[in-house]
Amino acid sequence: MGTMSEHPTADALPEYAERVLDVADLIPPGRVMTYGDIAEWLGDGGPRQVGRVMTLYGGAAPWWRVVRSDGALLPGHELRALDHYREESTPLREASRGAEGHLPRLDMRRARWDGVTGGGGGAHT
DNA sequence: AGCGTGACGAGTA
DNA sequence: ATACTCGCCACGC
Repeated sequence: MGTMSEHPTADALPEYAERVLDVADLIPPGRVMTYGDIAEWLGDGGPRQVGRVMTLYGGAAPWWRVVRSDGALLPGHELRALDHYREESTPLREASRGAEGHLPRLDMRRARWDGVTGGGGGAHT
């Protein structure tokens, strides 16, 4: 950073992107957050804006933990994402019997992280 | 200015 | 279960 007349965006992410990535970085292994949840958590922007950030800067965060609300694997990275999920034991919903071409999807009911619980689990049944 | 596009989401058919 | 529509909003043409 040399002079004080440096360009603000020369080596820094846009502020919004930085906040999105910061939240993504908080998601514990084995859990996921949806684009919409992150937007709501930030209180700014919407799911499409979060998605845009992930498109541009997802490589700087655990991108596989930011998912669609329907639990679909990231198009174009399904196998890489699946590898991470199995590595982290993220809850998956196996495809129905016979559907071979279908990869599993995330079990959102169990994998969705609200940003509060630390994985304590237990609080149900 | 408009118009199409997208790592979205909810609703409807 | 899938397909389609509409609302959303930043970006690029």
